[in-house]
Amino acid sequence: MNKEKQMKLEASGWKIGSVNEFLELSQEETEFIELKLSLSQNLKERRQSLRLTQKDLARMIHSSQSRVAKMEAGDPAVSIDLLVKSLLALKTSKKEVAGMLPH
Amino acid sequence: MNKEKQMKLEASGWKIGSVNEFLELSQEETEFIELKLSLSQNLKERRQSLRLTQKDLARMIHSSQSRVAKMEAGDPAVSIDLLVKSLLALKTSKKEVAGMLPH
DNA sequence: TGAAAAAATGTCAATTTCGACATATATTCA
DNA sequence: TGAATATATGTCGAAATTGACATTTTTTCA
Repeated sequence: MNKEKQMKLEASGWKIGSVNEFLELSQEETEFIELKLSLSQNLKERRQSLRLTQKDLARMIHSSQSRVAKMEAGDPAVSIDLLVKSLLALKTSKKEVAGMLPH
Repeated sequence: MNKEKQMKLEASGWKIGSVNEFLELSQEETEFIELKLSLSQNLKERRQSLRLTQKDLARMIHSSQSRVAKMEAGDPAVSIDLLVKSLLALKTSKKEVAGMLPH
């Protein structure tokens, strides 16, 4: 990134500093993890409130009970894509999903 | 699904034709695709408004220019995970992300 | 104009995520 | 209780996604 571009970013409130880069990254990673955990927890609550077993949900999304368990456990090796597909399978509305986004 | 929306999806590489003409995409599948396209479009707008090149963003998320291009093009072979990581790298707020969710 | 920068497109080996399976542990409830 | 049901955990080859690279096409702007 050149000097001119860096100045433009900093003028609009960005921090591009050297040490800061490391901190920014970990902050993004933290936010990313928190988002996944929020989706996981909401998925579990939603499934349970619908009185569905993990096996039931697994069938609905053409997956397996073990993968649903891992989703709900917040396993790092589960994508947001699969979490979203699961929530959509449970007819989660746009408004509900919006409410799941962490601060 | 109306014709216009279908043409948008097909233009981005999503397979809506032939087989799905009678094996219609399920509502969930359609919603999933539309979500990804919405995130793609918003990412591109956000990057451009920040006057960043695709190469700039690629560096910020430790990826490559070509992958950023594919993200913004709504390529089906790009995960929501990567789109979200990119949006987080651009400091997209919870409120802004919520606004990206399709109806 | 046209050269430089930016973006788009295609490919590929490496990595990640996948469904499936086996099995252990936990919960339910007659 | 204890058997049936539900959930958690670990593993594996297959499939999907990745960053990187090469190249082409488009856009920018002097």
